[in-house]
Amino acid sequence: MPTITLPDGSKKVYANAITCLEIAEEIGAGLAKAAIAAKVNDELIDLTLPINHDANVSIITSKDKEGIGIIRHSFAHLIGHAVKQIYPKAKMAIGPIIEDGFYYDIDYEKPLTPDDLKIIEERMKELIKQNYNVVIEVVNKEEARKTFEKRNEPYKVEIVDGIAEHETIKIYKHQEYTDMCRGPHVPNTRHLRSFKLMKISGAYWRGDSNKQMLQRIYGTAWATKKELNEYLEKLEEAEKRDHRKLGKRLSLFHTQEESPGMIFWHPKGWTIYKTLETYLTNILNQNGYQEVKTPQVVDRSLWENSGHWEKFKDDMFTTTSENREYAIKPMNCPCHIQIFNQGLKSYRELPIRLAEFGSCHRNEPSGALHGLMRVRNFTQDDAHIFCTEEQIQQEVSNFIDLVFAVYKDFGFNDIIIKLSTRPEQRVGSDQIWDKSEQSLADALDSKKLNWSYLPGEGAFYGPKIEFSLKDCINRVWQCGTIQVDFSMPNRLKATYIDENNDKKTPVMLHRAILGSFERFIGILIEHYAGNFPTWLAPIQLAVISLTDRNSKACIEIYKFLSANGFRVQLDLRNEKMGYKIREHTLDKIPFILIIGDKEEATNTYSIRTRNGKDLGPKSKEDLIDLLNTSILLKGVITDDT
RNA sequence: GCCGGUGUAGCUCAGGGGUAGAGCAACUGAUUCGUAACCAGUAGGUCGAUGGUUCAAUUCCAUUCACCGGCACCA
Repeated sequence: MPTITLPDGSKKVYANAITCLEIAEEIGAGLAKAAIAAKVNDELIDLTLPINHDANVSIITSKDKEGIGIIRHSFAHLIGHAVKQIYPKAKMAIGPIIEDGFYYDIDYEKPLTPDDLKIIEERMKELIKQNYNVVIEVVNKEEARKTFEKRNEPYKVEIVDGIAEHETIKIYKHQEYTDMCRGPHVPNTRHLRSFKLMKISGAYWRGDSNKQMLQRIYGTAWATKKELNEYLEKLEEAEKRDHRKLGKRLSLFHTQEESPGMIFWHPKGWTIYKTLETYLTNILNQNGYQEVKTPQVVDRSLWENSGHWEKFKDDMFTTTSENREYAIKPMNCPCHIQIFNQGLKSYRELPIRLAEFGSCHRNEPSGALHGLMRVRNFTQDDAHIFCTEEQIQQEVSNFIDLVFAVYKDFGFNDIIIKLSTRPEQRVGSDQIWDKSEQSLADALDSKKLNWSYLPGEGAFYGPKIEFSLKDCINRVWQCGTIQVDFSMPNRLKATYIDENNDKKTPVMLHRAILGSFERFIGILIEHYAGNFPTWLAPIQLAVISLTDRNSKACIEIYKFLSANGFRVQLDLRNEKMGYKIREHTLDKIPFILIIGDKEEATNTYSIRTRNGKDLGPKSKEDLIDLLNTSILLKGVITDDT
């Protein structure tokens, strides 16, 4: 006699086991029609599975946040249904949900093309129209195995083999197509409406590059057509922000075939870069860092001693001279230890914080390269803190504050924090790793921050906290980091004298705030959609003349502003004002200054923002005030900028 | 690195076994203009690279490089 408690607190008692669909029907025909699945004691289950115990039950529809996940999952099965009809030889692997959609990995002898994608999508639409019921069957492992063996689905069989003996397996039947899933799934395809197959790509079976490469079909699905369209529009908008497109349009940088993964910075892009560098130099000076500079090319032996050679030799650029083999440095830390090692260090000097805007080269796999985000030559805002074990937590804590302060200056709020723990291939004892991981976790907790573990993703020498930002299409890029390293100082024989006159090995903290200048600028371009705040804008103000009569006055204010450190562009071309305004607006220059006869007569300057706002005539003092105020705001965007 | 796609003028893109096309930009001329595009004219390309098939290749085939989308990798 199950007693069912509904979300409003009302209770219903049933003589026999009951399904959630039946419960929904009792509540109302409308709800039954809209029902996708049910939540029974916080567990999502299928509508048509019987409940024979007391439970809290709520009905899930597409309006619930769980509902769309279920719909997407069912869409994955629908891909299977369509694909097997069109390509019977295809073998289905896995079809999970992801952010905004779903995918299915398929093994098929021929490469699927964008045309195939259209065909599959059309077939899916036809199947949906049939409004067929999705039928569940609960079976044991052996039955599941037989089912998929008979269907000649080796990947499904492999998955079944990985499931524990006693567990039951749910089989979902989409007419003649059979799939397997934890569920729940929609009871009928009429719940599957607003979707689009997005792209096709390769993906390794079980994410292992030694295993078979499968073909992955990506799709997106939403509860309503409106949401689908909004999502597609959002993607289109995001595409316009792509830093590679804007980088070209605004002439910030370029890349070319002869140096893949390396950036040619143009004057405008370099202005942004240098502005960031100056800003960070000040931050470092204010926070107890000392700036250093170390060699680009370093003998192989140092990388062997540091442990990099063994793990990364294929990923380093190397060069030889007079029978010596060198590596172009892929990171700065071994060099910083060389500086630390010069002269005897006392515990009284610790912590020592050595910073370098170090240009590093890493031979990244060609397929990984991506605009400014993933490059082979990058400059880190790198620093290494040499300290005692006791100082770790305070240093980490100070660093976290610093990262948040810096990110705030750029207007970033959505910062993802992860703690990456020991990887399989690593140096150092488990005891050391326990200690390192704990000290990072404690520092994060002491700040009451939201963070999560990334098991096994640490560096080979120590665990790390990663601060990541999202690009315009929600791809996550790591920027800041702080890493505890108990190993490398020892390997490279760094020591200090402690208070008992004993030689000790310092702990080293690797840390970066922006990560690499390249990546950070890439994220900034997308974050601002090219509309750089005034302090970063390559050109802060364009001076335009209305007619040739006004040239002299334009030159005068241009010279004055330039002399006072503002980045100004002069435009005396014999063109219509509207034409010039349009051009500078498209160049995303924050302010346009216009001088015509009217302004000359009143000794003023008309100012217009790139957002089309006319700030009206300004005196010279007001103009300077306007620029300075805007610059001081840094990343805080206002209506005027 | 792996799977798939793409590569034509400065940019965005069309085309296609036999003199290579558009818009914007550029250049020249005219215009002196009031808050997002004045008008007229001119010039511009080893069709990513290499090799092959062919009477003939930018087009077809192969190889290769780069880029794009994923996957794998990311000290």
